[in-house]
Amino acid sequence: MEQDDKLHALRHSMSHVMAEAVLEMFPTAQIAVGPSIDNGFYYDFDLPRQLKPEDLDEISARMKEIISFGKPFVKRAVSRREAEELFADQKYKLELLQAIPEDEEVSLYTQGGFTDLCRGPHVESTKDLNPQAFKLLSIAGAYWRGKETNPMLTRIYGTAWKNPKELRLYLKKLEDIEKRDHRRLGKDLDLFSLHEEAGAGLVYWHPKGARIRLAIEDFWRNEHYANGYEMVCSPHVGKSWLWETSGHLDFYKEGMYPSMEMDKAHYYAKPMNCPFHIMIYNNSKHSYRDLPCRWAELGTVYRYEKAGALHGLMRVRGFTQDDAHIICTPDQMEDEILEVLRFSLHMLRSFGFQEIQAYLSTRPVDSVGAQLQWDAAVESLRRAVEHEGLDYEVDDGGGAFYGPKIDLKIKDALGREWQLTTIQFDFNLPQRFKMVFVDRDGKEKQPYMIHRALLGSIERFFGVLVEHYAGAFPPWLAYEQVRIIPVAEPFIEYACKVEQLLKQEGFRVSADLSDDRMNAKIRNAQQEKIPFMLILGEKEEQQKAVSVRWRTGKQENGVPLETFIENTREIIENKAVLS
RNA sequence: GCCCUUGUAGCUCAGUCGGCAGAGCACCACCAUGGUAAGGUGGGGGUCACCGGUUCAAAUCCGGUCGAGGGCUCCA
Repeated sequence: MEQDDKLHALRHSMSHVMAEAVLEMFPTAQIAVGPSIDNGFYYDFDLPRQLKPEDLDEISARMKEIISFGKPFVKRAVSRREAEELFADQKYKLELLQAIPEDEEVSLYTQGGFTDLCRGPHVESTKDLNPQAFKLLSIAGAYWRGKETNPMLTRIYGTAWKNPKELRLYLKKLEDIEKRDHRRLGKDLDLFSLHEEAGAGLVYWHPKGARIRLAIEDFWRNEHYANGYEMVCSPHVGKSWLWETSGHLDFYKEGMYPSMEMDKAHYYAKPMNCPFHIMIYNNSKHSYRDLPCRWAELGTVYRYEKAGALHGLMRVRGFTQDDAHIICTPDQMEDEILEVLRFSLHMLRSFGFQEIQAYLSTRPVDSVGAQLQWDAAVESLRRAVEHEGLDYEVDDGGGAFYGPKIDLKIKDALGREWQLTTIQFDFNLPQRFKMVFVDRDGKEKQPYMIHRALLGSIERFFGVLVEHYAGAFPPWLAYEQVRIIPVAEPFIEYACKVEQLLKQEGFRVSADLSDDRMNAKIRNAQQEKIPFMLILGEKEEQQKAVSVRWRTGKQENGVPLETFIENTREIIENKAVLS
């Protein structure tokens, strides 16, 4: 904790040093804000000209010089009037000054020739900064105070660390992130593509990507059936009546694809599956004996996302939610929440994610539903996370207007957090669609409704998996599990025999019968990140055996074919990750 | 949507001062090929994103448009 604070002060100080360097270069520049952030810092400027990447070199050089002077950071509390005079020609600082509450102290920090309005804290002197442990990374645009209607400022991002070694490690991590980028691996491994000319943000799954996706979906369906769910399938479009009733046209229209007109009615591509599932529910009367209904669907939805927000598979305009709606009586709510959380964790862990953090979001100011309902729902969510022994944070007032929620975030192989699961109460739709069940007293009552997506969207989840495994999928997910490589032409027949047998046994397998040399075939399979290669020659054919080269480099020669089948099947069934 | 960067072969990229469009990989053909990460030779492949301007001459300089990447913003 103390270490974190130190690093925070160091980075924040670094941003002041950068501002000093920039002001040296552009004395008329307007300075805005320059906080420390994860891994580094930034500062926003209003500059007389555009920055070029080469400018970063000059700014860096000046920063190193400033650091070398060893000037102390001096704090000074001042009156508002004094500060106003000091920043008379710095309009952003004046605006910040006005935003400081009356009863709060106004403080300045000065190092060398640069003084900034700042709450601190800072390191004692620029001597505490290491000129070899920072790097300016990028230039970006950012709105003043993050508001679209405000002027666009120039933001310079930098990273800073205690020592050059930590900087090197961080830069290496950045390289690693780049290597794992799902867009790059998606292209290299021929998994999927996007085609702007055919529609931005819409994903094309190639045969190899589709194999992996279907392996995910098969598992998903089987687990749902095994855990008390039913599958439903619903249309992709619905008439305006549906979206008026759900409220989407009132509250979410700008997030929807525009309407299509047919037979004098307006149809909309679905941004959510819930109204359709409710239509199925409302199709017949339900007794309390029928509940809970747990209905799941891999439902593809379409949402308008701003062009600049689109990003590979992570942010798209058409995606498949692994959606489900649980409709239950108030009595059943507690058990259902416990169960859906347990099931979520089981699913996430099956895909190899062990570190999971929960976020509980409670009632916002503008919201629907009775306070008693909210309280009961929040408490059951809280009890569920505590029952599972999860670490959780509470986001007070962070829930949707229609109900509280739990989100689960996982950490990937590089320690990055991704939100996958969301479990949300809905006090809004049951009312809007007049959902009822007949209770044991013969009276119609309103059921509880819970939305949940475990993996989130299949597209995004797939992107996360690609980056988590760096494209080297565990065998149960790999598009090709086994590649057969005969050492030379005379063994093609045996290779084909083994291929046929493994296919019959249900493995995803192919034999490389091209006229490449064996070395080239191994290299290709290795680059395609196929988990197992079977090298077949005279010895293997005579013994009805295979020599197994693992993707990891492990080698097992002369393994009887049945033994390989047995072992590999176990690896696949256990969802083992090859390390 | 806005700001910055960027756009040359399927992919990764070179192309100097404005002077005939290039390489590696991939693809195709032929030859070679018996043991754990690239065998050899040859070939096909381009409206240099698009539109306009300057010039004897534009991938290259200028203006615009479109796309992509990085940010910002938004996320029922």
